[in-house]
Amino acid sequence: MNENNTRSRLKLEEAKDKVIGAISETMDLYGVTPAAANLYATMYFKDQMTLDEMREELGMSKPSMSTGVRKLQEIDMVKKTFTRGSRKHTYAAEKNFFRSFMAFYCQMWEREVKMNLEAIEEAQEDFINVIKDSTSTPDIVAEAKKYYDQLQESKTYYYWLDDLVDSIRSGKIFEFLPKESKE
Amino acid sequence: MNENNTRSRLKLEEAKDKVIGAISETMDLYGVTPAAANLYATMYFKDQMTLDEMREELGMSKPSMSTGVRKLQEIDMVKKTFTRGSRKHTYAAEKNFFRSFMAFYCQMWEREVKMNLEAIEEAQEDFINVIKDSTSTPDIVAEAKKYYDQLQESKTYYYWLDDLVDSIRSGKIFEFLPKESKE
DNA sequence: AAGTTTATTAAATTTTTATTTAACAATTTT
DNA sequence: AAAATTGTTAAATAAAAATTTAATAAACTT
Repeated sequence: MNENNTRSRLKLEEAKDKVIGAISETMDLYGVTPAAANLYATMYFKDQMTLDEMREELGMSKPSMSTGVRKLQEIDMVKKTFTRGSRKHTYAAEKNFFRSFMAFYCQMWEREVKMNLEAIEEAQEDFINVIKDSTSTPDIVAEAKKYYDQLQESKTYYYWLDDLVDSIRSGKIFEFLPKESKE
Repeated sequence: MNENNTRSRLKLEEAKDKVIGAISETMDLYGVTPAAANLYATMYFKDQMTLDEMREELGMSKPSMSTGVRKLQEIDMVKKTFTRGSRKHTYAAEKNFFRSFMAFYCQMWEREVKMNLEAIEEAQEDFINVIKDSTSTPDIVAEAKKYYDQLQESKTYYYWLDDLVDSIRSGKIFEFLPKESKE
């Protein structure tokens, strides 16, 4: 490898690092640790990696890679791959951002809808009981009604969010917003 | 206030707390601190609050409320309100979740699109230079081409995300996904 | 303008979270 | 089956973040 090769190689690595840095930085917002974010961004430019390769590339410990990979698997941004002939596990980054988007947000929103709707349903029942309770004073009844209505109104949002998840999961959203439009 | 009032009042507060707990818990995922999440959820059941009322209600320090409120204002989930006759500042929670959703995700996605597209454009230029560089070895050129194409492919996603933001900001998305559909 | 109330900033502390080292368990090859 | 390699769990350490106390600045009232 001559001196010029080295220069080109350096330029190449530098270019990759720009993208790795940007992905890494924006992934912080996705609730993953800096190590996991960095790991994903690094894997984005590799076909597949073993835990040892990750450790070497990032200069971090193996358990850190292990937990990072697991977290990334949980949000479907990394998949385990099968490589015959090697006893080391191999992993590959999901490189299709549409799929990452889908997996991450659908999972997150479904959790939000489920948790909040459950709490809302329970609370609304409680409010009804307070309203029906003949010993409740008028001002308490009025308050209960107010909150009941406020929650009822909010349910519209959660139903909508649930519809959004469905349309993303089914791919229907791309009929409305095509993948190719601007250039 | 008699004993029965107290019972109804307790039921009422209990019901509110169920919702406050759920909102609070799911908001952790939105990158706000537990204190800020709790604060928002508490404010959700109030018309408006002063910093001192917040401190009293949550049993936390005033600077904690101050920073919490500011963080919530940044993501448009709390607005400052004007209350004549009071020298204390008053704040109100955004109770329309559609608006919160819009403000939060659009802001987040726009930042992601901007940062990553900038890095990608720069990196692609670098890859082109490596490809055009006559001193680059064939395998380095091949690598540069591969990465260039991978990034080009990913731009489709960022353009789409940008379109999604536009359709949310403009309200066009509600033509495709109406606010009222299920019951 | 001085005094009082309120909000914010700064520094310090506490708490939480991430990461590492070390031990263990599981798997595979010989 | 034994030895060796790999991956994961547990405990300990290190780093980061949230929260509080204390101090400062700003705004309003008298």
